[in-house]
Amino acid sequence: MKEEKCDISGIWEILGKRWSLHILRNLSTNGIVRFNELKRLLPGISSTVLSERLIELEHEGLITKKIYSEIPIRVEYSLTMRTTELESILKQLSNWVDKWKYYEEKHKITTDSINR
Amino acid sequence: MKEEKCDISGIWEILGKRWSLHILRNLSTNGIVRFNELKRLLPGISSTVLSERLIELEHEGLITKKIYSEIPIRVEYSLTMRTTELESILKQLSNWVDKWKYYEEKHKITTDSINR
DNA sequence: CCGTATCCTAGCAGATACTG
DNA sequence: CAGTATCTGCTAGGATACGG
Repeated sequence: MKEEKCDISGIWEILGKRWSLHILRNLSTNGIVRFNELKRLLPGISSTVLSERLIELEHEGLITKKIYSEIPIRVEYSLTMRTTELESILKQLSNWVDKWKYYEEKHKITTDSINR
Repeated sequence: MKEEKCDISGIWEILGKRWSLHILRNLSTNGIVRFNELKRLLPGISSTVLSERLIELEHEGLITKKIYSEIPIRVEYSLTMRTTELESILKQLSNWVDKWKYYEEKHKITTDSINR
């Protein structure tokens, strides 16, 4: 267990970490998402790191974890109310990326290297 | 080597990398910045990685590199025109983080209650 | 001043096993 | 299902020193 993080004020550090942005973006897009669902949405992430990031994000108050004690158990993650503004920003970022990619497509000569 | 985009298309991959967001944010805030200046603005980053990121960002067309063959040499980095919209988004993100931190300060009474 | 080359540690994936 | 624990192996990244 490592609990030592003391430099930059949390958020920027977390946003800078791998997967964080993608997790938030997915939660923003899909609303309420379960653990394995999220894992499927993020190709390449491991359970370990996904778990870590979710804990960090929850600890910072960016996301909410809701546990349903059913069988099998169900856990749902979602953004908190305080991240409403962030959602809008992520949405804009997402749109910007799409637009950017669109121009890339048009201006790129042979982009077949990009698999799909 | 891995020039094929296995996962997400270009930009998202880069934005997800460590330091990228911070670099862009700083360029957005400060306009034209030199290498070592940027390094000073990003406590903890190494020359190696800063150099890598700058190359990636330039390659994707997000930033511009301008070299002045003086002695000593001078290199200036800045955002491109195409990132104007992104600037606005980064600005919002920055504001959001500041606001968030402000509330954190006020509400952070017993942070350690969660630690460990 | 602006980087790159080198070395070495931390982070992370992937597989597997186990718990609640 | 939703994790945690462990181990292997690889890659990202920090520190430093040197060359352009």
